[in-house]
Amino acid sequence: MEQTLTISIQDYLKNIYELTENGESASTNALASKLNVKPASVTGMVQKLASAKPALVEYQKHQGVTLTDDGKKAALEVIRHHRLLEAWLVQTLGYSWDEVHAEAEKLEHVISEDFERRIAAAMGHPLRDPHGELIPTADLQMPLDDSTPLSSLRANQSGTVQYVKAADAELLKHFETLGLIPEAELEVTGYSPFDHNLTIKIGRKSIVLGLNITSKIYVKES
Amino acid sequence: MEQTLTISIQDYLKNIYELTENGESASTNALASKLNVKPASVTGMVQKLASAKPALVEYQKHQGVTLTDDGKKAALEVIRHHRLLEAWLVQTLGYSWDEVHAEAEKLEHVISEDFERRIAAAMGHPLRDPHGELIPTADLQMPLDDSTPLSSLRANQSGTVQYVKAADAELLKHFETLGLIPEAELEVTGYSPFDHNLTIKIGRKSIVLGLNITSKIYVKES
DNA sequence: CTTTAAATTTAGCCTTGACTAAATTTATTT
DNA sequence: AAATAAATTTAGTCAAGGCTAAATTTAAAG
Ligand SMILES: [Mn+2]
Ligand SMILES: [Mn+2]
Ligand SMILES: [Mn+2]
Ligand SMILES: [Mn+2]
Repeated sequence: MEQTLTISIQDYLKNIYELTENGESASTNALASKLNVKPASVTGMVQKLASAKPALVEYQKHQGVTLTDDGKKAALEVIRHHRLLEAWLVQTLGYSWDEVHAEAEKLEHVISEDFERRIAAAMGHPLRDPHGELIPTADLQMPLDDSTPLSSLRANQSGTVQYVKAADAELLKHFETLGLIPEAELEVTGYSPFDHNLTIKIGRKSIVLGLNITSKIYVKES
Repeated sequence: MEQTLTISIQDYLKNIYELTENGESASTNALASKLNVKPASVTGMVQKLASAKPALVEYQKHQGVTLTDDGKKAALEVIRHHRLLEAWLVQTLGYSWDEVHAEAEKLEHVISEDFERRIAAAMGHPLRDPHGELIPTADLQMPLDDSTPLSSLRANQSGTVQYVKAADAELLKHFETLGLIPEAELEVTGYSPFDHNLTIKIGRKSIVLGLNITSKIYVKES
């Protein structure tokens, strides 16, 4: 039942999961650019995943893909590996949060379930990875996310950073120098409707952030 | 220069290294059975490795293969990864020496050089893996091995176990129950020339071991 | 020196998962 | 509604790295 999926398939499923978290289906083009692969290749793979038994995705020509329950399970397994590994690399080998992603990206596909259990136990079953992202549980449920993008807050609203959604090392370093890390408290003091810039107060500083940033910072309003 | 070799190629090189440590060349059949692949597949791959630039193996039809300097470098890189990983898994995650091999076999191909450095440093640059096998140095030299197989000792010779050459979990567990682990001291008290059995005293026990075992235990005579 | 056996190589085929170029479908504009 | 643009799919290739079956080479025996 749990035959081992190829690394490519694992990556497709993980990326489909991420693109469909919002409820929409994942388009061929979006998947292609996320996977660094040509759209034609995506069509081919997606057709295969749809006709696999059991099917891993739901697919209608020109309508994009979504995950079946089996596909979602497989995706969450990879995501759990990835996030546990990130946490573990930071906690035991002193990686910084901008260095872990690439390493976890490769390890996620080859560790055993035993390895997964051991690092989870060694860290006391952490709930979040170094970026604050929720780690799927051992029985492959994604915990409820009670945060919203910072970009959805307006003047006088304040909150606590829950997680940052970014893999790029440079961007993560930038977030860090701004103090935009999990647990950070911030308050929105201004909003510019034309460019969607937000002015926020964080620590003793006041900074202006564009949508490119605010859409990647997830906060819990307080 | 250091293009990334495929996992298959890394495994071929590692296994060729192991088969040629004794100075002889590795035969197609031996390589095939070690890699769990058919002889025809080995021929194909070996031809490719020989005509790669730079060549990774030296190969003459029907004469078996040996590693070139480049091939040996690549093999030692994989072996260093493997053995450091085994040590790391035992020291930090509580794996037993019979569980580490399979995990290291997969991880060895995907960890970065940075990861390698970090675990080596975290362990204080260990010289041997959990089985006592020597770990190639960071600059990819294999340290000198001053041990001989237990099978080459005779009555009244004694020594200290340096390492055991085995990957099979059952065999390793058996070695452990016999006390045949690195650092163990033993003395040969008898030799049976017909079946090559050795009688050895280890701890307070006296046991008789067949060639299948004594050829896999490497000791330093004392 | 032949014959037989064992080892190795060759030839042809298969699966994965990419790619390019061409065809098609859907969406957007005029 | 027609034309253009954007997105997607189809068709045909390719490289890796396996496999089987057949051919060949080397080694062993009589
Ligand atoms: Mn990946
Ligand atoms: Mn993360
Ligand atoms: Mn391997
Ligand atoms: Mn070992």
